[in-house]
Amino acid sequence: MPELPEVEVVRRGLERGVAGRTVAAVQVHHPRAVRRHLAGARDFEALLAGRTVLAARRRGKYLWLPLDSGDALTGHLGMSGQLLVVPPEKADEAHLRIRFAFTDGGRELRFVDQRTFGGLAVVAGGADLPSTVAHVARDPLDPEFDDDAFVRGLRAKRSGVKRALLDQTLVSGIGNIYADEALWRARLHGGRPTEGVTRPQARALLQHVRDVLQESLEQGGTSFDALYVSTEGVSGLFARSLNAYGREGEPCPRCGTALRREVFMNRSSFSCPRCQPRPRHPR
DNA sequence: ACCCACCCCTGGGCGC
DNA sequence: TGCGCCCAGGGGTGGG
Repeated sequence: MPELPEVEVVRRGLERGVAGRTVAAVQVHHPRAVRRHLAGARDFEALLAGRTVLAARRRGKYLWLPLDSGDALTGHLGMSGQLLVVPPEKADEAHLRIRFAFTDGGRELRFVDQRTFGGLAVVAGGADLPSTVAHVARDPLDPEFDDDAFVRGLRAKRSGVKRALLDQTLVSGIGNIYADEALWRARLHGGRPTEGVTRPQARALLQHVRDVLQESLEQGGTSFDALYVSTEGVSGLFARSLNAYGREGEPCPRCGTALRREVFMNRSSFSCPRCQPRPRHPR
């Protein structure tokens, strides 16, 4: 569920709520939540007890907390993961997977995840850039993101534009919502072959991606329901600013044509039939 | 070296 | 009411 803006909201919450604090004890309530921690739940718990969280970092949709041990607690929220910072006396959430208590006795960190596509792991020596995150490209809000490399990389692909936007090794942080929103802004159909996208079109698309991610972040991200919330349990407001995503049959805000829904990569894509004509040979 | 289909889960909404 | 189906913001993996 969460894409870059939603994950960044969570990162900021972790920076405020957890950085500088020392873990007292960790309890894994569901093994699937630590399936990427190959040494198992007990090892995960033991590596975190007594460790101090130094910061909260993010690349794309991946989060990590550098620890004073030199390791990193890494995480991905998947489709439904939440990292909540809540008072210890608060009742357990229905899908509580991992609980972190701190030595100061203050608010706990809880990993809650209905669908269990998300998960956490401790990565050895990963404080700077965990090995499990290294395969992911920088995201468009990273100051070191290379725009020229993106344009080259996009045009070098033999794929469709939307597939390329969703491919986290070219540019990270974009999911189904923001891909559709950026394509709508760029007036490009997601099935457009990448090799046919001109350099100016690629540059403009990247700028639209950046704009929509930034605007959403300023609104606290997109929330359709209570599944996506900040560490404080607050929903974002950007859903009201979406132009295309989820708006099948509603008028295009630009030209008034009814927006369409297409199934693409086994998921929904929303676009304007007039502003974003389907290419002859979609990819 | 790519690229893509498939798989992993739970729960809400809908039609019958 | 209840059942079965479809759908949902994700990525890793293994095959072609």
